[in-house]
Amino acid sequence: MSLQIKNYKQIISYGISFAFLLALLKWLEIRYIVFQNSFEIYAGAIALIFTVLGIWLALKLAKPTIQTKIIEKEVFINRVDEFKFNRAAADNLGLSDREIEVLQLMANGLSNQEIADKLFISLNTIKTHISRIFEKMNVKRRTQAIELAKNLSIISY
Amino acid sequence: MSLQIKNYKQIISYGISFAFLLALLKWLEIRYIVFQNSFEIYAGAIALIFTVLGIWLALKLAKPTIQTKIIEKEVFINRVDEFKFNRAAADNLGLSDREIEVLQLMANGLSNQEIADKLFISLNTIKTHISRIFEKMNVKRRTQAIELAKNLSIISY
DNA sequence: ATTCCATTCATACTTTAGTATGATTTAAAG
DNA sequence: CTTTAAATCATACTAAAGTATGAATGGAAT
Repeated sequence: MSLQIKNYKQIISYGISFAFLLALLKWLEIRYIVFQNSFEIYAGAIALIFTVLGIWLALKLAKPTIQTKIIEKEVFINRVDEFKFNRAAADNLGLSDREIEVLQLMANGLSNQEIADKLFISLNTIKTHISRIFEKMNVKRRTQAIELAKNLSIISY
Repeated sequence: MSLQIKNYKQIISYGISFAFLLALLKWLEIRYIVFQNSFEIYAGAIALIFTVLGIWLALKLAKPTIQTKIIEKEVFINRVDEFKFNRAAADNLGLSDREIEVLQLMANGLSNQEIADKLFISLNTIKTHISRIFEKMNVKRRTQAIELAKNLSIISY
């Protein structure tokens, strides 16, 4: 357990307080004869006062336990700008990489033939991919697939 | 600033330690004559010991000060429903209200038949509207129209 | 009043989209 | 080594989308 020092000004002020207390006790010793008969009372008083002082010092100087609290702040993004691919959603639907690729091109407004040309595969293959996509996404039309995929951030705008 | 007590067994053991220390000092007083000439040294020793004891007590018993550090984590949320209809863009393309209505339903994934049913007009009328929309927007497919319309904020997401 | 335009509808047609089924290849997983 | 899944392709079909053309209506502007 370590005492973390906050700053030297505080240390100095505590030192001064300490010295002052000692002086006060000395003064009391001279002025009154409280302890004339019982040295133990005087020692006890010192013990008590400095125990309290120690407690006070410790509480003042002890390093506070830092508790980190993370607050999630919602930041709304308007479309396109920053697109974060939601892999979880894609995986959840069981969409393959190729299917997502086709989905994106579909959403970009390409016809099946254009997608086929772009990916250097046959029109039939595109149709097969798209049928699988519809099955997995549980939709009936490409427009629905596009709508859903964008909502799930599977494809960008 | 409050001292939080952990349990009474500890308090008792600390009390015993306290008493033992006092006894030890008394014993030292008798055994050696360390303080014979200087009472101040003895008082200082007591002060020091009990300051340390106080500090130790405080650290043991005090409930640690919890300083909460708040970290704001930004959670990005794609899209908001904050949609501002871009009338200028729609007017620029010469799209009529009805056409924009059809466009929106198209983007929502409805088939021509479903749009017709929803608007209580015939499938043929929907086809006519859509052909006009494609002409005005200079596109060939509904997916392209949807893409463009969304980019121009003519329809919402 | 008449022109203009949005809206509606129809028929006939072409093109594209989507379904069903089966098959091959290849790479990863068991 | 064999099973599994992704990716590829084909044929044949149905359904939906999209085009072309023409037309009727009603409201707003000229």
